[in-house]
Amino acid sequence: MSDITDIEIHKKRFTDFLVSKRMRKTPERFEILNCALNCNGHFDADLLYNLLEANGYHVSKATVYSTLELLSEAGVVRKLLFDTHQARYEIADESHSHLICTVCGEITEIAPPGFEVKSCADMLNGFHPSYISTCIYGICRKCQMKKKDRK
Amino acid sequence: MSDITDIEIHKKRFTDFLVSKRMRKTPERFEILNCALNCNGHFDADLLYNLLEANGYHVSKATVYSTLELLSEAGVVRKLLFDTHQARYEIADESHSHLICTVCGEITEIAPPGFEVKSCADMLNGFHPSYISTCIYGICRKCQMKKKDRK
DNA sequence: TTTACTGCAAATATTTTGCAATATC
DNA sequence: GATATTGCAAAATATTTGCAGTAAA
Repeated sequence: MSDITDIEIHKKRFTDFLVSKRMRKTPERFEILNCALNCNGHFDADLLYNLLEANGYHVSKATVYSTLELLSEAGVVRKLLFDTHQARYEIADESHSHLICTVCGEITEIAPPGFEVKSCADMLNGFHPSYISTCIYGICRKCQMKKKDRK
Repeated sequence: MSDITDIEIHKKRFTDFLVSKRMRKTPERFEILNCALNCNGHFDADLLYNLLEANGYHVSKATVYSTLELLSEAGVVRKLLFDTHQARYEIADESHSHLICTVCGEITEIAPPGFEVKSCADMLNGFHPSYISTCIYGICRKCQMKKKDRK
């Protein structure tokens, strides 16, 4: 979870990004960032929209989408694509890997694996990495157990 | 690229899968698999549909989608989600990582990094991994150079 | 002969876009 | 005051679904 200091860091990062791009610091943009920071773990555009509405703050969906795109560009959130039908996001705090169950779709986060970019630096051929996403697909414990029961 | 032996292995795997699920071995399903095997690298549902049409073989898009889902379940192809708007696929041959340029969207494959699942086996907590997808996001050489030119 | 599969078209759902009104700089 | 941004609704697009006809087993 993000503590108060982290929240300020993310806000500053977004502000700097907007300033550098000569874009406007609108209340909508910061309200959306705030809402994202209050979500533990993953969230999607629709969830943010509904949370904002629930808090009595109205923004259009188009604005939620465009702001998420900006936050993503600014490196404040990461866009994750687990399934075809919607993009999910997470605050770009610490890195971790995702365990994705191919049966029930459950997604769990685990601490980062011992993956070293340096170990393949020679293969990158001029590519400048900024973020590594590791997704481990398989069958979660619960689904594994259900499978056994059926036998 | 797949050689003749590989192709037979993939076909057998799909056949075995269909038999085990008591599903029918229709010509459409094998025509779609064939077409996928002839694509080097990535492909999507639309590309397969168009290739099939170009070869004078008609299948409906719904069938392409459902067959890709089956091939994915059978472990013959892997479903990759690089952008929101469409699923891409690849033959589940050898494992490799993807370099994804966040500027131009170009996707390059590189040999697998030294990632060891065993090294975090204790964190998997009953999760049975079957496939690991590593995506390295960053800026490719070409976009890096364009950036410099602009300065 | 049974019923799973296909094709087609309509439905669904997410994201994008155009434009007038508004608010930031 | 200039113009980037918002909201709204409509558009665009990928995927799914329902159903009747067809073909694999």
